[in-house]
Amino acid sequence: MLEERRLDVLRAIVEDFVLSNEPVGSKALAERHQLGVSPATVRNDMSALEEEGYITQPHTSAGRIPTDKGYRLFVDRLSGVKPLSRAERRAIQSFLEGAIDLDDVVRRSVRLLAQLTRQVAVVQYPSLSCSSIRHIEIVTITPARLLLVLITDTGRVEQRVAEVPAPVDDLIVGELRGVLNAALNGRRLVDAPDAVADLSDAARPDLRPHLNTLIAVVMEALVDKPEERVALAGTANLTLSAFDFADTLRPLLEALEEQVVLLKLIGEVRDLDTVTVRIGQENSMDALRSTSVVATGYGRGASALGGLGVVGPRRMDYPGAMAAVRAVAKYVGDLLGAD
Amino acid sequence: MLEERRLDVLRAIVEDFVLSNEPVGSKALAERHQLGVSPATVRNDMSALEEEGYITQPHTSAGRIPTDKGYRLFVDRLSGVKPLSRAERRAIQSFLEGAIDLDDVVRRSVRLLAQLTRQVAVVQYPSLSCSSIRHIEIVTITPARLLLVLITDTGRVEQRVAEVPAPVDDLIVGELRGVLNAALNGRRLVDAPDAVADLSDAARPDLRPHLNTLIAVVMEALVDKPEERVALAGTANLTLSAFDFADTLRPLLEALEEQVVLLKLIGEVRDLDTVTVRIGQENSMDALRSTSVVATGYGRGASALGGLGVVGPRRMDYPGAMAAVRAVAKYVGDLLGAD
DNA sequence: TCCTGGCACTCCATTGCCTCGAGTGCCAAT
DNA sequence: ATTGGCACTCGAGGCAATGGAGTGCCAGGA
Repeated sequence: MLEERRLDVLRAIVEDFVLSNEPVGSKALAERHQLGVSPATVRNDMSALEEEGYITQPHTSAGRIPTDKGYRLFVDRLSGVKPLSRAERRAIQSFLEGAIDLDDVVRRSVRLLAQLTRQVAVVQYPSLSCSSIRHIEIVTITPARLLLVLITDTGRVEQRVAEVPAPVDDLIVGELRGVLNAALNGRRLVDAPDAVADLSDAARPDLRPHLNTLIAVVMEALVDKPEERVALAGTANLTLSAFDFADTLRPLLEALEEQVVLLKLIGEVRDLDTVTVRIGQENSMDALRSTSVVATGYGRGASALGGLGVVGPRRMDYPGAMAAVRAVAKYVGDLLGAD
Repeated sequence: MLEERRLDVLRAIVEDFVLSNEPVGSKALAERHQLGVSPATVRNDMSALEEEGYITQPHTSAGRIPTDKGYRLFVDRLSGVKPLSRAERRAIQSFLEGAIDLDDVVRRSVRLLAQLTRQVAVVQYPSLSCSSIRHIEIVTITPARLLLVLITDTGRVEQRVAEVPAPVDDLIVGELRGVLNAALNGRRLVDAPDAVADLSDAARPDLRPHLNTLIAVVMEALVDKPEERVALAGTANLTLSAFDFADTLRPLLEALEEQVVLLKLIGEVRDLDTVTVRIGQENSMDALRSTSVVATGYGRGASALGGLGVVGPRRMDYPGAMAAVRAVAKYVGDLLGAD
């Protein structure tokens, strides 16, 4: 009873504050939400909530705003995942199904997500380590310089230049291509090192030096530098939430331009089937301590191909954001998994 | 004499204003720059300059600030291109020479340019239409679905899925690959349509339907959708110049996220050997009317491979920006042209 | 035991007012 | 043509007064 209503009050505070961006007072609360009690009672509850650290007042004689802890409780226990409107579902579908290749899928998704949530959206390209090799192509640039092109089943293409120890003709190139493809086609990238480990020993002696070079290049491309990438969109939305600009916006923009930062972020929250919410101080990176992150993984089957999510002010429509993130992840996962 | 000093005054105003971001008055001007005349004289000159529209005052009893026309005159006649410091040259070189592939070159350049100028930097990927085809690869996904991979001499890779009319085996795929490569390798992309026009007529009858499909896909990839791309960096720098945020920053950020807008912008100013400066109202797009653009083309030989530049407040260090843009364009041009 | 109305108190935001000073324009003198 | 002097303008910043939203607390009622 008592507990029950207090939580109602907290929920009401969060919802109002998210909409208005202004500290919410007891009177307005009692009026706008049908709590069935008087402002004075609400005040008592608020007092208790503040005691427990769920809300705070910017200064005496102002209304209350939720703390990180308050948002956390709200997300965990007080809100579901707001279902998307029919129009939104349609938008997702029509927006994504025109995509022509991987790049296009990612770019469309990230813009879509930014639009749906009105936040900054982040979409990670499918991890190389989760993909399989579909084909390896070798192109001769000069007799001693070969271009290695690696095509994965998610549509990513990686390329590296390899300098082979001695000039090779097209015949040799063809054989090298054959050997590599025989060993690697269909393999998961994580398994690639094992697959090529003793490849060179088993090969024809005259191919070995070249093969060794190529294998080294492949390894470097795959293991040493996984070349993960992310796409970003909706930075303009940061100006919406009337951040205290100079102090917050700049470091945030800087952080968002760092691929490394984004990759770390996504890497921490790319569980499939779970939409992770990080609120304010819960974030591990300083630059994001004044923001919230709603993210999840996408992909088919057991392991995530990649992650995606949104970054915005703590004062965020969590149910809406979670719904959008989940929906987009599902579509993207289907699209890239099926391909 | 008279004319001469007036221009000195204008130059001094621009330089001071760029540094301080505050309207500059006659007294400070006469003191800081050795004009050898009294503030009163400077006032007369300023009055004349204002009459002619080169400077203006935000309100009575404030100092003067340059107008677009004033900046224009400054750029055209009053300033050279500030030479880069030794450290800056070194930075460019060491920053760019570690690049491993095209993507990396572009991403490094754009960040470099943003860092050097402390503005928003834009770098266009080499235009497909200016590149040549180095190799075409066909990979079987299923017997009736082929993946076409197109590799250009600038290192760009384009891919498309093609559905052929009937299942094909590896032998056929090999022949198709041979025919396409024979016809297209080494061709400029703009010449590709001519090169493949009657290709199918000359081919073996059983290959024709497949070939037709593939050619259609190639054409679509190259002509119909040139798939131009740009990279962006340094948006955080926008917060430096103390724009009046809410009104200016948001539409600007939105515009900068639009590939289309950026492509249009770069397309207009990608002359080789000329650093183009667009000041405020001179820009053709509304969102950029309150900014200045300094840009140029890069590439080797006659025609530009692409363009790059910076976007910033009108109150910009033009000589510095022009120098940085020119230098980076040169390096990028060499890197991509030589490859 | 819990809820409610009343009341005194706090403190921010707004407004109006004032002063200060940087900067201008003009004019007479050199 | 240049200069020094002078009156004028107008925004920025400081200060006090006001209003109002919101709180905390308490005594009375279900």
